[in-house]
Amino acid sequence: MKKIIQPVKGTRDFYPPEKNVNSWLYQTIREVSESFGYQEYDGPFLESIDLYASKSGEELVKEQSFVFPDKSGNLIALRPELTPSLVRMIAQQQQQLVYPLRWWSFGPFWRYESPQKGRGREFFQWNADLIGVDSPEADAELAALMAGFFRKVGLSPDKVKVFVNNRRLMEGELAKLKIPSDKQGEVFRLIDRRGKLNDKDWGAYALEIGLKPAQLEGINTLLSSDDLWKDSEELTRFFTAVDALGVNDYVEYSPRIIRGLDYYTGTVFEALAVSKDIRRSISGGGRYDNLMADVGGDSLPGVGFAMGDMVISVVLEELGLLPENRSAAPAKILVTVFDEESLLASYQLGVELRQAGFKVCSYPTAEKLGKQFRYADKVGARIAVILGPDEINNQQVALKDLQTREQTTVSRSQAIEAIRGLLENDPGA
RNA sequence: GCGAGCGUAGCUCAGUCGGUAGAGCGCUGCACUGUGGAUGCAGUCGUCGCGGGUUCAAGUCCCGUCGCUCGCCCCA
Repeated sequence: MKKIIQPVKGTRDFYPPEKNVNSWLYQTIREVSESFGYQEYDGPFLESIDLYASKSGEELVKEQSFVFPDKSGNLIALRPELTPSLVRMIAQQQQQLVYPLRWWSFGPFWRYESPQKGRGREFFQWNADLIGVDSPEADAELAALMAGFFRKVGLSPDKVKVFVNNRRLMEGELAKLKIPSDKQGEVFRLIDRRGKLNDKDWGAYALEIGLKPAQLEGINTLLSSDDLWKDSEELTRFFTAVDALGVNDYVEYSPRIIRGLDYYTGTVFEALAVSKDIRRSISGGGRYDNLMADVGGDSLPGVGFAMGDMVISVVLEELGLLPENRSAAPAKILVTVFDEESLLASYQLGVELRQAGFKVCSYPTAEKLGKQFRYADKVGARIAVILGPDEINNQQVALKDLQTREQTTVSRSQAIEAIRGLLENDPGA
C-alpha cells in the first residue's frame, strides 16, 4: 500500500457525491432564507482570538478553538462560531445599516471536538439573524424560518420539532422558588441537563449545587408545566405570531429548553429530531439583546439561530430525504475522438456545442470507440457524438442516444437542433 | 479526558482449532480493429496498521503502540 498522508482528524473529504449534498443544503438554505428576505453575508474564517475571549465563554475559546500564532505573534483563531463576527460587523457600520437587519450565512467553522457521528472538527453552519427588533413577533419569524427549512426538505412535524422557552419567564419562576439570582446560571445548566441524566443522578446533581429539596421539587414541577408559557406575555404573543406564520405544527413550548450559552436574554429555541427514542439537537438559537452593547456598540436587540450541517445530514440520510441523484453527470454530451487526425476537429465540435449552451466534454485522446462509449456511460452522458472520417467527408456528425441506443447521422448544420431534440426530456441537461 | 469495537488487495469484506493469502466489485486485455451497460475467458492487485513476544510455525494467541469508528463527557 502506498503511504498516503491521512486527513486531519475530524475533517471530511467531499467527493463529488458528498459535495453535491453539501451544495444542495446550501442551495436549499439560500432559497428558504431569501424567501424571508434575508441577505447573505459572511465574516472572515480567521479572527483575532480577542473577539471570542470577551463573550463566547471560556471553554469555547480555550478548549475548543483552533488557535495559532501568526508570524508576528498575534493569536489567530479559526472561527468556532459566527455571532461575534456578526456583532462586530454590525458595530462597525451601526449607523449606516438599515434596520431591521435580516442576514444569513452558510460557511465552515472549526472546533476542537472529539469526532463522532454527526460531529466533526470542521463543519458547515447556517446562521440567520434578525437585528434591531425587540419583539416576540421577531422571535417567531426566526422559528418560522427554521421550520420553513424543515418543511422544504421534507422533515415533517412528527420528525422534528422546534421547542421554545423564555429565559425571563424562567428567571421569574426561579425567583418564586427563592433561588438567588447568582445561582441562576447553575440552575439553568441543571435544567439543560435534565434530559441527559437519569432521575437519580440529576437529583443528586441538584442537591450538589446547593438546592434545597423543596426547591428541587419546585423545579421538577416547573419542568413538567407545559402550559407555563401562558403566564408569559412574551410567549403568548410569540405563539400567536407562530400561528399567523403558519408553523404552529412545528413549534411547541417546552420548559426544559434553556440553552447553554450565557448571552441569551429572552426567548430561546432548539430544534430536536425525534428518531426512535433518541432526541438529537439539530439547531438552536435565541434572543440576545445585550450582546451588541457588550462588545462596545450601541445597544441593539437581536435574535438568531445556527444549524450545523452534520447532524441535519445524518437525520436526512436516515430518513431517506437526501437528494437522489448525488453524482450529477458532469456533461450530457460526450464528443468522441475517432483517431489522431480528427482529434482537433472533435475538440472544435465540442467548442461549437458549448457555445450553443450544452454541457459537453470531449474525450481527451484517440482511444477505441468502445472504450469511449463505456466512459460516456459511466459518467452518465446521454449522447455520444461521433466524428469519424465518413462524417467529416460528408459534413455530418453521428449522434447516438446512449439511453435508447438509437443512432442518427445528421448534417453538421443541423446537429445542434437534433441534440436539443434528443435532450428535450432530460432534466439534467 | 474516559470506555468499547475495528485496522487483511484500489473499494467492500471473508479467513474455522495457529499450518505460509481468499471472494465479490473494480481495473487491464481478449472474444469484438466504426459503437457502451450483458456474458465468458485471461490478467493485475497484499509490509495482513506498526513494533515486540510466545511457538517448529502467527493474519490468527499475548504485550505495547498508532490510526479510525461508535459512545460518554462537553456542546456556542
